[in-house]
Amino acid sequence: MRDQSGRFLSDEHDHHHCVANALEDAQAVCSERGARLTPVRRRVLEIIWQSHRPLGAYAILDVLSGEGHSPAPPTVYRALEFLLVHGLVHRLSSLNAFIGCARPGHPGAGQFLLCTTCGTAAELNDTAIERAIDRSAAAEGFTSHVHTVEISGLCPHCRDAPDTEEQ
Amino acid sequence: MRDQSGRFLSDEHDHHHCVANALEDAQAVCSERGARLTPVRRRVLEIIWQSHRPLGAYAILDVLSGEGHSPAPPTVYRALEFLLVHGLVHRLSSLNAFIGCARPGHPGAGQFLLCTTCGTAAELNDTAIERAIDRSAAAEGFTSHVHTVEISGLCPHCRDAPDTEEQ
DNA sequence: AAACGAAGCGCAATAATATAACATCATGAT
DNA sequence: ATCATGATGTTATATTATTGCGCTTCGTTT
Repeated sequence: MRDQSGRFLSDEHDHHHCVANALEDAQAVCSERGARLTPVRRRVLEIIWQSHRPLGAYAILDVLSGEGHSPAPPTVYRALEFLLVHGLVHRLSSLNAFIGCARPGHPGAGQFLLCTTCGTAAELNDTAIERAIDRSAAAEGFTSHVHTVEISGLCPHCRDAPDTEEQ
Repeated sequence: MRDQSGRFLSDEHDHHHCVANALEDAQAVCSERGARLTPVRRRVLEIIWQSHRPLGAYAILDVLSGEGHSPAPPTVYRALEFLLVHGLVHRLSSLNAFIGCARPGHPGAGQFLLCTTCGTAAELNDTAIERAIDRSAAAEGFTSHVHTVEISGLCPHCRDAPDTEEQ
């Protein structure tokens, strides 16, 4: 099993722990900034972290719908925008999906390894990639702001067990 | 002015020339592979190359609609899929838009510089970026297949003339 | 405490992007 | 000429995302 931050985890207990940590970190980031981590926003973030894979907005909506609320799409998209702006989640544009940010509140968008077999995603923050991109952009006279780096392929688990679709 | 391949062009004449070249290249690639560059596919590719910016599927549809055909979305999406498969166009997932491929038929997806001010896109094929990504993925035990690298920022022209929205 | 302004959310409608399913037509091989 | 295949037309629908409006909540000011 692999969590969203690119490290390996041993079991579900660790996963719960990591979700709890993410929520604490998020709360800390918001407090620092005077941003309000309201119940909806918090719950959306939690749903995202509880998933082992990137989640689409409507998948999040489905989870919420099973909880009495049944909010409309704008509610989820607004929560997601808040979380994006404050660096608490990433949007994977090649999947139209969202994933928890491994380094809440830190600058830089990171790079993502997306397994096409099991659907899991791992976040990297590789300065060599960043530098190569910035150098190349600068050589073209281009001032780069946002990097979208999404790498599709096979994660170690699926490479070794090609017939398995679940991790 | 800047064309889609990352080089600078001096005027409209050069642009027409470059569109014509792209169509010739596409025809050559298709002939080699026994693929059929039908009128719709050819026209869609031409529309994409005629634009100085990435075009959405429905923008292409609008152009076609002004020409007597008025095809439905699947026609355009099927043409685009053909062009993608044969390496004649790229899809920019951060924009949901399509752009002509600077190196028709060559492997590799390239990297894209997307100007947020004027909307133009330039394609790079920088082996240093590719290598940095492959190295980093391999270090995680990940087998990379497709790289999506899209860099948003300011092109040289817009950086020097911040108030202009058109190139 | 009352009034105010801003931010957050509920809700309805709709926009924008993309695909499924099936019918028809064109092409090239035999 | 026939046939199999691939390409396109057509209708409908799925999926993703946003707009606009009004009500509520929260924190601040008076």
